[in-house]
Amino acid sequence: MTPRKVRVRFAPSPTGPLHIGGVRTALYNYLFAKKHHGDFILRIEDTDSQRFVPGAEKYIVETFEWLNIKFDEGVHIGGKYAPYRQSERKDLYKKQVDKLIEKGAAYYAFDTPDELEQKRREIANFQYDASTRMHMRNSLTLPDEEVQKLINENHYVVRFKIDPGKDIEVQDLIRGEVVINSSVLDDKVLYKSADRLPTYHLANVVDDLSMEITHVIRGEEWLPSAPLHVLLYRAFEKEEAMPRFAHLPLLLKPDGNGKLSKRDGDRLGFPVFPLNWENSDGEIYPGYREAGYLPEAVVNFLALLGWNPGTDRELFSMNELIDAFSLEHCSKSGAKFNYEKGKWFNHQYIQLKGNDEITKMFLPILKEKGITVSEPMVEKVVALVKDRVNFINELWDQSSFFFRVPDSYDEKAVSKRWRSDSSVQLTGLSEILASVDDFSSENTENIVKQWINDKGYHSGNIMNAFRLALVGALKGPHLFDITAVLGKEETIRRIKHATEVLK
RNA sequence: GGCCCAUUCGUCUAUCGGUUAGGACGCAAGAUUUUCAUUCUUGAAAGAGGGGUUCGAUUCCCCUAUGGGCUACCA
Repeated sequence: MTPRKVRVRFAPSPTGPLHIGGVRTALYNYLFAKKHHGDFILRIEDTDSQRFVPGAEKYIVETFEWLNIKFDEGVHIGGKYAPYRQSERKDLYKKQVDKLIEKGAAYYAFDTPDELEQKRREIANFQYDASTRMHMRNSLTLPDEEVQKLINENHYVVRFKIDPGKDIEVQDLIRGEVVINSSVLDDKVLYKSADRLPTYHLANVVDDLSMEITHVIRGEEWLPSAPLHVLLYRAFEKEEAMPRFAHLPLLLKPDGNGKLSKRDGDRLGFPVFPLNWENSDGEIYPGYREAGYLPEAVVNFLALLGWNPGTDRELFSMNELIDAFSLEHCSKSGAKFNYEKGKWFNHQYIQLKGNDEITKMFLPILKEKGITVSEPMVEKVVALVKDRVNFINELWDQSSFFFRVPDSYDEKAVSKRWRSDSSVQLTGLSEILASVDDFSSENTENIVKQWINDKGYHSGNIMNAFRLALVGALKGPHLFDITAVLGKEETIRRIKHATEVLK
């Protein structure tokens, strides 16, 4: 038997913005698929009509476009297993569920949600299973005519009939063998009455089968239902076509307990979504893209949260990740989300980018600030401040003084570094600067240092006051790199301005 | 409550029976810098507890504890 071509899918449900944990799951699927020269598929699991959120699907597609994670088939690009939206595959599920009923592997149940809730209240640990199903209202207990009548009224669900007392083994590529006894499983609803749609379990198995999925790589929250899925494959008599499972550890809150949630973002001040998302109330959830993250950094950061290459290496391009990835090196335990490390990755990737690329990203921010300067000038500034930032939008804080005269001077710095004789000295300095022809960093520095020497001034006094005049604070790149970018005229103008304001 | 999964520095992790338990983030100190950063160097920092198995356990097994997940006509 020739091995099947690897086919994996990412199957989100469009109930809101895609969570960063979901992004990681998708990434691992992608890396696995490409590593094995297989296909990566985007399937939309929109079988929950109650929680459907318009725009969520578009958000998902946009996320992966931004991250450069490419699908071979999917809702947005089609493919030979189309359609890729479960709401468009209803007929298929109906057919399959009928098959199960015919074989006696599933049955109709007519208990209303209220009745079930009542049961759960009355009986501790109530479960719809072999021990209780004969006391419920379903096609196993009711007379045929009544069953038929209720089916015709369309108020039924289909439940999977689970045979109790059997150990079910699930082979997990990350965890090894997991065994669960079928007695602890309940007769899961496969087909809902409310919206005439299958539940996740049924749709998932039917689709993975029909789309010839070979590996299911998903979050750990699915591990408890994996045995149910195995049973479903068996019921369809398709166990040989059953995909291999790999359950990924979850992303946990950086502090405290539980898995990373939507609200942690606000609480701890970092994004938990890839892109900005505005909900129906106009509330905006911040995204990594808008926060100034580079997609390469997000991918690299996420890849290392729950997987490692087995070496000390940490920086990987997408292709290098594909090359190095393996399920064997995925960890088994949940990873607390370490936002600080994410910042570090972004810093690394900003340094790796060319100044021209960073400039292109900085330009829109400058435009927003009302700054109009030439691109080459911006690129010079970027070259000087790039290594000081973790995010593109920090570029402004580090470089605003290049683009406009400081509107105030840092008070502490002034009291410490602006001395009574600073004005006189800087005025002298500006006269010297006026006579400099070659305003390059190196030349200006030589001339100024010579001048300081000749005058017998204290170097620190001059330089700090000079910096204060140019920057407005005691920070920033090498002083003469600043003057070189500013130019002679502007440098002198700022000295004049400072001596007037600070006296 | 029941079932399942997990447990190495604060965090992410390496180790696949014998190591001074390694790396990274963060933190601290020092060097560089006329400034602030960057960068470099150095440092502090870990095998949850208890039993086994073994000549030898972080590594294998069991128990306990702790953490996490699931327990819907949600995915």
